[in-house]
Amino acid sequence: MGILKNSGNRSVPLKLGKASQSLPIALLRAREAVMEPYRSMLQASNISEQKWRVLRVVQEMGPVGQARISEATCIMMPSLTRILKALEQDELLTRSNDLADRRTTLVTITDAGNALIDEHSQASAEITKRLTDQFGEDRLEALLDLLEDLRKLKD
Amino acid sequence: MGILKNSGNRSVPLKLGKASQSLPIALLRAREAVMEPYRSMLQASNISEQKWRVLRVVQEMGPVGQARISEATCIMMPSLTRILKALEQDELLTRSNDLADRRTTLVTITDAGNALIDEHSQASAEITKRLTDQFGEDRLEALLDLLEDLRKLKD
DNA sequence: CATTTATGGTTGATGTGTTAACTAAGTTGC
DNA sequence: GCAACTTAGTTAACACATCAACCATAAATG
Repeated sequence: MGILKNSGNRSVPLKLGKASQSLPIALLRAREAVMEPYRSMLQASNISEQKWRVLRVVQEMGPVGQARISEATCIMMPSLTRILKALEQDELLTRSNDLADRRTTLVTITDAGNALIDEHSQASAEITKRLTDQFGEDRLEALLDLLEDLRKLKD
Repeated sequence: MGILKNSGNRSVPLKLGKASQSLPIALLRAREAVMEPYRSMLQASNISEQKWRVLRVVQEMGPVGQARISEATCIMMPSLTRILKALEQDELLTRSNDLADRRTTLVTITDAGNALIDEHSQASAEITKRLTDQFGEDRLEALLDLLEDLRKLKD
């Protein structure tokens, strides 16, 4: 083994960073761990995590303007514009004009879009179930509560 | 409301979504809320969240190879390469060759880099303190534990 | 009404995330 | 010693995030 190198005798017990860095990074890593199975499931259909979120929200909310999609999916409007363009080209959804407010474009899911969701809904449910079982439903609840409270600090 | 269109009579009461989407999104929103004050503090110096993480890790770990930085910051090697290039141009850190292992490039923080961290360390500590106070130290601990357990599910 | 102001959405520029393909330098096994 | 991994790092290509500037339409205000 390296004898000279090893960066060895540095005592690096400093914890100064800890608090400020560990929470954001813990959130990052946790999200990564949670998403990973969904991501690998979806990549079979060449669907990104973001596109998946958009599709499901559009399915749930019916014909809906982009601002509401943006809010529900946590995707900013500029990104959303581009993602919707791609999804429209793949014919997974369509855009039409809202007659009542000509600023908004209503987004609607297509049959192909519904089909794609159906294709994955079972696998998705299984991943969710495994997560819930492994982690524990009560702890999941507790975690969601804490996360929601954290989010509300912004106000 | 739209009468003709609406892809309407699909019975879409499936609630499958809730659980599978809410945790990832909750993690996203929570992270957003936590980072926001740090981000706005740093943008005074034109430093991104990622560059900040890198600088602090390099300061803490001393001359260190990029692989370890990548691990510690949760930034992938390709991104890291670019970020380090930028930080080097701003003369916040330097790169040199590791004599013991000529594959690795050792990254070291400069005086300017240390100065920049010092500039923000107080404000950063205050943000952290405010967060801890508002949220509660015990709950923060609990949250970190839950997040760590979540991350470990990947194994 | 006419002017302002707010809202829904797009576009451009720049930085990061992510995968894959690649080089260079170490390590292992034979 | 040499071929077959493995590890450290870079590059290219594409998707997404973010900010700022912008257009069109609505709503509010005078």
